[in-house]
Amino acid sequence: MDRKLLEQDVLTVAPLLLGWHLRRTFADGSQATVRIVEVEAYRQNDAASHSYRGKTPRTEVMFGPAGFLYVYFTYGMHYCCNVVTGPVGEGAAVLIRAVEPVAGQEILQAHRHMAGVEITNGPAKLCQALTINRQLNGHNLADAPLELLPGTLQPNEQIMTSPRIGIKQATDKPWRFYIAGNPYVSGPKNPVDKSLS
DNA sequence: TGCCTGATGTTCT
DNA sequence: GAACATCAGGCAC
Repeated sequence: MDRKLLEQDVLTVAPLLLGWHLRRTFADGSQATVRIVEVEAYRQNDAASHSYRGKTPRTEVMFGPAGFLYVYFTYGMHYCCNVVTGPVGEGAAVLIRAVEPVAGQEILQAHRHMAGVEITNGPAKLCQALTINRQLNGHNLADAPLELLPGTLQPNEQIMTSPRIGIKQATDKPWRFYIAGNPYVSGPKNPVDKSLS
């Protein structure tokens, strides 16, 4: 994992993370690897961001060094995970919205009690599949049991942007990034989507 | 097929 | 006390 890369502005880092891998080592030693296909950027001066109102016990991790995991609990039943970006003291992070299984797919299916794209095509779904919970909040993504590994896009893959999903604030900002055409991408592929290229 | 709503608990005002 | 970066089941069409 290249921490210097992640210390850049969150809007620079978010599209870069598409195509990267997450390798999860479970308690029994088994492993699963997934590929990031959809993210959203959240920065401090952004009304939709948890860090907008400054540092709190919950958001403390977002203000820490880049390359750490920020896990939060929402709607009473779901976890979502973010990769902290930017310099120390700045509350910015990239929300991982969807991933594509690369290895250990049967483990992910077992965790989700189902098969198909539904196992990881949403922020809370992928957390359930990878068993990401509050215990991993503040985890260093350079180390097991959850590692962030650099990856690349295929030559035929294109990055698209759109407004973010599921928020009530700052909905005008096109800070959602995803790989066009990937079946694991969640949410609408609507006409406001724009190609980055 | 697509919309609507209930479940559920942490966080902040 | 209300809002909340969600999901999945149920129901109407």
